[in-house]
Amino acid sequence: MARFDLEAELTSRGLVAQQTDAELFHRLATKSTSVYCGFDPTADSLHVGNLLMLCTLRRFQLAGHRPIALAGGATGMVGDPGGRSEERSLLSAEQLQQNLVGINEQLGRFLDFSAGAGSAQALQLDNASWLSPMSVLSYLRDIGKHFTVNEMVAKDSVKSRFERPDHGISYTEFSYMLLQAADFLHLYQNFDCTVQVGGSDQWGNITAGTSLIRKVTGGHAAGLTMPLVTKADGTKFGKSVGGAVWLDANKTSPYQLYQFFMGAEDAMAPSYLRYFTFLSTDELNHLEVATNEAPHLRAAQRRLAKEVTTLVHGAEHADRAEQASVALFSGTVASLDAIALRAISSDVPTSTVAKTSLSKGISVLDAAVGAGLLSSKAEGRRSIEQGGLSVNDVRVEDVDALLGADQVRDGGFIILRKGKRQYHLLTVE
RNA sequence: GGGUCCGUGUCCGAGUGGCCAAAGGAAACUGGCUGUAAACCAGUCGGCUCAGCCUACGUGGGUUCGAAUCCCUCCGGGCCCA
Repeated sequence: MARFDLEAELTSRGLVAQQTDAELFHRLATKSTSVYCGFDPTADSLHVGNLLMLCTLRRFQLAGHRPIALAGGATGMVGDPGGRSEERSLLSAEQLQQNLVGINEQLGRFLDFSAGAGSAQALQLDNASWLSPMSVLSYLRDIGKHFTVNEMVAKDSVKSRFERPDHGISYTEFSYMLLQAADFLHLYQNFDCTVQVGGSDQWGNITAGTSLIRKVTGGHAAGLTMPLVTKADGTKFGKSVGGAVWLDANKTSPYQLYQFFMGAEDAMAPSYLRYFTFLSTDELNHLEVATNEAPHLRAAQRRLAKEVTTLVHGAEHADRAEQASVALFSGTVASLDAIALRAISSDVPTSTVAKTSLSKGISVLDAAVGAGLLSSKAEGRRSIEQGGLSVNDVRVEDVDALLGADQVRDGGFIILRKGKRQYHLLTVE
């Protein structure tokens, strides 16, 4: 893999929020090391909120370092107190195992796990393999002895929980940072891992690790955090219609992922491009200028959506998602021919409706609810009353409107749309 | 173990016997303006066979003509004391 200037790569993209020491990049430039990042295994798929760290590990690998993805089977059973106002529920061991399998597959799209990567070959590790065998006594003596409660209480992630008088923090979650510190120590000693990266909310946990390493081994390890990704108004990034945006095609289709990034705000699109793509500085600057000068063309969003979808799902799916988007949003859907419809049907949410029920006349409401486009008929009635539901781009005026055979388009499709951009294809069988 | 307080819709949070499908805020959805943007304005925001009915204020009982509101059980949580 080609080496490149990691410091320039990260700083120019605005990816460095905090770092433990000034010489970090100098060392990284002169000597290969291992770098690790933890991933929360609370679901069986990663989501767009993990994208930044996935890209960051990839950048390290491109620079010749070995990325270690730690999907914490052990810490996942404990739960990080950071970022939550209340105690989280614990995962069962079986659920956790299932989640780790799902995450494993997705990591492979960003990191090179093949032997061909040489010393930069990526690793996925499960901290249960070293934390589970650790006895309580050794935990207390070898890890806990190096921390004072005073400093632990001072960490932001813990402090914020103290500020809510009606909620507490369990000892379990309080201990989380020690487990994460133990992870870092283990990786330092066994995998030559001298750097941990994470979101800026991980700062306290990361520095707990670097200080443990110093105290136990006398050695030096560093931490690096990335800025928190937000939307233009400062709110949480990564939510969309129907909740989280997943990297698993079964949970969020390539089309939906594409659409998520297509809808990025002008103000954020250039930043997202820097964060989530591997475009050159020239291209990034060019797209930023293009967005400023002609925002309505959405050049940055188009490129962002295409790049990320390609990265996550591959070029073929990305092309299809792009084509589907162009087809659905260019002028009228009515202009689409059967071939175009069939092409997009695999990515746009699709469901089937029986020909017989259609000939009898099925209500638009029932069809849309059955298709999952609407969560209830009440919601559908509201949508229709507010003019938010259309069939083949024709606004539905009547709550009791029926779908009929005459609305089936060439190729056997009926196109439902809720609002401006939620499309659903009904295929007739 | 003792004391005390609390558990309300997606979230936060009012409500302390009827006027409660439950204030207010946030999130979300739809419409309008635009550009599949933001901001802004307007409407919506439990379900249904929709002028009515059903379900819902942690769980299960009870009191009452009537309970989110009162009593008891249990479950979950906070704080203080030991």
